[in-house]
Amino acid sequence: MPELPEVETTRRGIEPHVLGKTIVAFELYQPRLRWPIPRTLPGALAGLRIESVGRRAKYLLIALERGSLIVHLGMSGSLRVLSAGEPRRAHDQYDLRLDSGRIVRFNDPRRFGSLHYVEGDPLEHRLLRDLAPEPFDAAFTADYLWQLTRGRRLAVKQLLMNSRLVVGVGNIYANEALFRARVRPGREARRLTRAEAARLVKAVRTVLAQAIRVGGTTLRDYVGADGSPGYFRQKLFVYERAGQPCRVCATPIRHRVQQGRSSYYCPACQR
DNA sequence: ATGGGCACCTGGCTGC
DNA sequence: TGCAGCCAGGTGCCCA
Repeated sequence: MPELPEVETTRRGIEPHVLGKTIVAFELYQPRLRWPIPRTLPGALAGLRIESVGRRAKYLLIALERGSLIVHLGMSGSLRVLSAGEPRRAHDQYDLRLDSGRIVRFNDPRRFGSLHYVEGDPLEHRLLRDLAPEPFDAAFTADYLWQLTRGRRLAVKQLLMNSRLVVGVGNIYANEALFRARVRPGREARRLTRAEAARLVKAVRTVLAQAIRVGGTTLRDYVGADGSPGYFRQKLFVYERAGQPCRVCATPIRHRVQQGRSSYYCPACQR
C-alpha cells in the first residue's frame, strides 16, 4: 500500500478541506472492500461534523462529532478531494459529500482498502489496539529494536515490516531503510549488532521523513489528495532498481524474493 | 510464542 | 491478437 508516508501525505492533503465540515451524505458504490461495509453506514454518517483527521500506523482516523471513521488505503487505494459533480471513474468505491460542496472520494482498484465506523475510541478497535509504536515515537529506540531482535531467526526485513514491532514500514521503505543502514534484508535478526540496530532506527526515521516531505512514493496507483503523485520514487536507492548501478558504489543492485516479497540490496554496501 | 503460507482483488506487463 | 502466468505500496487469519 501506500505506506506511512503516503498515508500521512493523504492526511495532510485532506485535512484543510474537511476540518469543521459536515457530511451531507455518504455514497457507497462498493460495499465489498477488505471487510464488508454495512448498508446502514450511509444513514449513520449523514449530518455529522468532522472534527479532526489523525493517523495511527497506516490507518487514517477521521473523528466525527459522534464516532470515528477508520480508513485504510490497502495496496492501491487513494483518497481525493474533488468538486461535487466530478464524474466517477473505474474503482471509485465511496464518496463523502461535504456541506462545502466538495467530496472526498475513495478509489481502490484492488479493493484491499477498508472502512470502519466506530462509536468509541478508535485506538481501542481490534485492528489498532495491538499496534507497535510509531516510528517517530520516542519509544522506538535502538535499544527497543535491538532487544526485539534477540533470539529471532527471521530476516530483519520481516521484522521491520511486522506491525507489532514498529508500524508504517512496508516493502519499499523496509528495503530503503536497510540500504541506508547498510544491512542486507536477509540477515537473521539475531545477528544484528547493537550499532546496526541504532543505524536502522535512524534510517527508518530518515527515509520516512524524507518521503513525507516529497509527498510519498508513486509507483502505480497512489496519488495524494489533490491527485498529484509522490516524488520519492526519484530518490529510491534500491527499490525496483535490480541490475542498475548502486547510487553509492555503482555495484549492480540485486533482487531476491523473500517471503514472497521483493527485496533489493547492494551486495557491496550492505552486509 | 514464533513464523510461514494463504487469502482477499484487479490490472498491467511479458512471453509464447 | 489472445491468453496464460506472474507481479504489485497490505495485513489478518489459520496452521504447524
